[in-house]
Amino acid sequence: MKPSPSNPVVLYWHRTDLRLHDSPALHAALALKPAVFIPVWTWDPHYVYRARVGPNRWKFLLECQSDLSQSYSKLNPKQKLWLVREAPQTVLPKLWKQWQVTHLVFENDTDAYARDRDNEVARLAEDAGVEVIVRMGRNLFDPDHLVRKNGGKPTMSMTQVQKAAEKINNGQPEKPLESPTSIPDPWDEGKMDLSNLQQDMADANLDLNAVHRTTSDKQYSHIMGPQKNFSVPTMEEIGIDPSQAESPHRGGETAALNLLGSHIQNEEYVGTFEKPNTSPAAFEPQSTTLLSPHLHFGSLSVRKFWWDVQSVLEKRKKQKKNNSSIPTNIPGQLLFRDMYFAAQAAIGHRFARTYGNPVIRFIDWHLQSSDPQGNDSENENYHKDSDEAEIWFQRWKEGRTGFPWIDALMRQLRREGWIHHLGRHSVACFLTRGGCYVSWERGAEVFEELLLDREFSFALTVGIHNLTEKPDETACNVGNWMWLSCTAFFSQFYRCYSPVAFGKKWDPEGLFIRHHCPELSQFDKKYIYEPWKAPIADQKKWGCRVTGDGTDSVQHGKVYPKPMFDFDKRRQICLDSMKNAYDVGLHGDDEEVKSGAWKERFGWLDNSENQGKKPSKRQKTD
DNA sequence: ACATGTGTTGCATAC
DNA sequence: GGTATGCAACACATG
Repeated sequence: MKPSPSNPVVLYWHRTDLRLHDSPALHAALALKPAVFIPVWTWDPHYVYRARVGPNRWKFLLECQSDLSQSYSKLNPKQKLWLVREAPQTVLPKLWKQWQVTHLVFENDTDAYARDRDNEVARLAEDAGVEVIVRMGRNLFDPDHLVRKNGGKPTMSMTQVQKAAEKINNGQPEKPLESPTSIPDPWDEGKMDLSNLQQDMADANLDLNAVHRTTSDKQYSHIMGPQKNFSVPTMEEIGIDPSQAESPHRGGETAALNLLGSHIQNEEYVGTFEKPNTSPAAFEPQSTTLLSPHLHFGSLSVRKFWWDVQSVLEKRKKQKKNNSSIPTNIPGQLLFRDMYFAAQAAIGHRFARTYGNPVIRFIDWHLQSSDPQGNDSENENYHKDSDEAEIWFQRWKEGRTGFPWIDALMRQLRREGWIHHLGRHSVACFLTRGGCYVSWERGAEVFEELLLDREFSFALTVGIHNLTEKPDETACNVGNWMWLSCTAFFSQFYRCYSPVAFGKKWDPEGLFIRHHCPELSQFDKKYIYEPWKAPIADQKKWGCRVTGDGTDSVQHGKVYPKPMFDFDKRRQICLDSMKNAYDVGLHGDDEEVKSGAWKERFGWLDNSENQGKKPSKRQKTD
């Protein structure tokens, strides 16, 4: 067979679409009636080394890849997902040549990094005479389209999203497409072999994920993988001990569709779902759908989710049953996802950081990210302006703040890769405006590493040699952090979550705390949210002393740390500081922020640690 | 221009 | 135990 317009050789590039159902790009690829069809995944070493990815996230991704590969094999025993170990910018041109590719097809990705990457790939394809076909498939509505219908501006409120969506198709997303029932062959085995190719690699010394590896990363030993068969890597091959990935949440399209199906059967749940009325303390079973990781990895189509839910809502409507409504119902949750995507699509790289970000309020946080222009010391990605705040941040990250509600949530995050939305509110508020006064960027990085469902991001800007750029953290994760820290999207900073009262409202017995902080399991419910108040005699009786900062190894029996600060005092300091920062009224793209002159406006002296402590009254400037 | 109502999800207190 | 309020008060949408 000779490749030609009538015999197309189609390379399908899977990225954020690890599924066969409802993929407009895959549909377009198969509509070409390929003589040869090769679905690939490019394991970009720059991403592997530079994106923060914890063990649970790796495992979930591998499960998605395995499931997709098996689905291809079921439709055509000669087929699978062909995994290539190299950056797309270098390996795709080699593949086009080797496999005589006529068409490259992929799903559109409006993330800032992805845009740069895809523009570069499209340029290379044009040079090579390969036709590129791109389709929107990741969102309810094309984020760029939403932005255009929002007057070219980032979508900063739900009202704006709804109005823009109304102008696209009366607010109706496209209906989902069926999975293909047959898949064409790849080349025969000999032609698929890439043994003659040189592998371009990244510098493994820049591996941010080395901390998670127990052995060396072996998956890059060959461009076709360690087995030289394009296989999905094992956890062992990427150097991570599988016992470190304890999450009960399973990846893959099959798992996603099963989970969606089981929720859809529960019509009462789907019809009456109201996010603020779902418990952040519920476990076994959890109170929300757990489908967000599948949206994140593309193992579930958001339009399939939307329309399956709509069918339930319509049925209930006919039965004269009450449904909950936007924004608290399930479709509302999906629209928030599109809101963050479209906001990022309008703003680009600046959306994921403070410096230069036009939509973000500037707050004088502790531990702010270093200026990307390099005004700070070069080896730190954030400014350690306060030893105290750095300690608070580490204790928060490791789940040893001494506030059981916060610690239980942070331990759940690390262990399971997922916490309930309101739990995320609690820990995010606590780290930023309602406790530590630490920059939201620090929290977003921790979530990026540990959450299964923060939206996909890649490590570098265009040009695979530029490894100094801060990784993008992308839309939903950074958007929610801005929301909770009251720097964008939301501003009512006087609504402050208590690490004691909020959890108690949902779980007065403290079952959630007992589950994730087992050293406290015997405490009476009177003290479970405030164990430092329990009398010493009771602490002894219940087998756990409240002492130290959580770093002490086992003393005499079990210990739980003392609270790292007086919350009520910190709350007042944070409120005053937020008020002051709002009065100063700077935004991320103001010249004073970029130049560092903001320090003067906030009354900072060199080397002072007074922010978040003694706010000075400032006059409004405009 | 300006006032008014609303905004995915606060807390403590009072009845 | 639900519901209203003060807290000290922002940003957006709409008339």
